[in-house]
Amino acid sequence: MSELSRQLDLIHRGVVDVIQEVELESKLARALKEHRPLRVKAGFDPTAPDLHLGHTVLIHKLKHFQELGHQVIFLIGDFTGMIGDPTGQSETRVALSKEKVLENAKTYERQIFKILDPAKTVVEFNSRWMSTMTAEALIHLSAQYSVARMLERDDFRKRYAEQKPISIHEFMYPLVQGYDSVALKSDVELGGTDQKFNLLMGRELQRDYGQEPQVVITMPLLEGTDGVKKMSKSVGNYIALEDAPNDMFGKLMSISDSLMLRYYELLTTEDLSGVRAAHPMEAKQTLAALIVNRYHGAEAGQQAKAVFQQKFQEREFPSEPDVHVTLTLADLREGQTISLVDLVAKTKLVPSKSEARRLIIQGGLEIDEQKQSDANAVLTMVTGRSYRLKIGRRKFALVELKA
RNA sequence: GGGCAGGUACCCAAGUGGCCAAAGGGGGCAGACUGUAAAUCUGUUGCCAUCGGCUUCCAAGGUUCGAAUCCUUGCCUGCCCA
Repeated sequence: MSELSRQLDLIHRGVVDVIQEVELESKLARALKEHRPLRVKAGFDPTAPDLHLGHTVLIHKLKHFQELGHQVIFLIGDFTGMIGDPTGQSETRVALSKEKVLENAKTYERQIFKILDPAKTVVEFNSRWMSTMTAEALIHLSAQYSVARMLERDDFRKRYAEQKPISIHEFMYPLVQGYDSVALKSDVELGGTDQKFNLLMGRELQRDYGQEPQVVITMPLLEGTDGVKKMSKSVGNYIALEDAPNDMFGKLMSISDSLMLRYYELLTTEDLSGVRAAHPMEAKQTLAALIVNRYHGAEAGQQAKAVFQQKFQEREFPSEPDVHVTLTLADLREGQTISLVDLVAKTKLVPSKSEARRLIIQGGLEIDEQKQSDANAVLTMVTGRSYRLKIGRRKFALVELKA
């Protein structure tokens, strides 16, 4: 197999679209002939300080290019982050402060190197060229595209049709992202399928600025833990790379069986027919362990699995509860009793006393393995003894009374 | 600049003077069940509390015995006309 087709093979693995295929081939061929690596760009919005599994689909594709000897440019959209990507949004996103954006960007930089080789990765910030752009240049840039074409975008069109607000600056987002490709002279840009419009904008603008247009490669979007919406921090359906091993394991165990297959498909190299044949729960545990291993090491993976089994399958009190609470005599009524509602509230594992009361009435409280469903009951506490509270399905607290 | 329609709890959305802490759906939480924190079913979902009380329906004022509901002003959003 020729080097060219070997490269094309790896590049195509798992992708949705390549625009344009022939351009990719000719760029690659030229790169090989002239020993000049392709400049491969992917942009990330620093709205979320935690990289999550959804991002890794794209980062692994960058990794492929890196392995093939190309120049990977990890672009942190610190400038565009202040706008907020309107893609798929049904309303204007709240602008982030400059400080917040920079803080988030730092976290990004740290996390990508769990996958990419830092020595071979260029990290860029688009504020480098955008924050010094003159108003004239910005006007020139915005003159390259029309409002009617902007409104062709599904998200904008819907918002417009539903009489929801669209602010002018949201139109700047795709323009700036496209301009990033001009500034970086990128040969290839990677993005999720939802980014297609923004990615294509890069091609348009590169032509307008007299450059050869980049090839656009889109990757599938990973659904979040709800199995419906794409994984994102703002929806809260994400599994972050830096989630604690136990949390990561637990979140992976909570996904639906069908979503599990999707995760296998996009996040692992496992054989899918084998997964389908396996027992769903065991397959899910394998997946969870696989991913925890990847980001936290094999030992953490084993331990997370053990904790999960103890906590949820055998429903035992975990060796490490969520909180330790130490009460003193001053917390007790007449130095000896406390109402169950107050006791649960003291753990701070429920947002209010009303919530604690409801939970008790619904049978969600166990003290030392005994269900307590009387919301008006009081507990007589003994100094030095510790009490094991199970609050709801997944919260555990150890409460102790100190003299 | 003029005309019109809107702003309700985490989200969507009903409610147009008392029966409204506010229908319904989504989401969340809990219970049952299970193969798991999957699926399904049931309950629950402002705060504090024993009856009961307290603070909410964009904001500030006002009318009224009584307002999410009426009036005034302001802020925000959309549409139409210029």
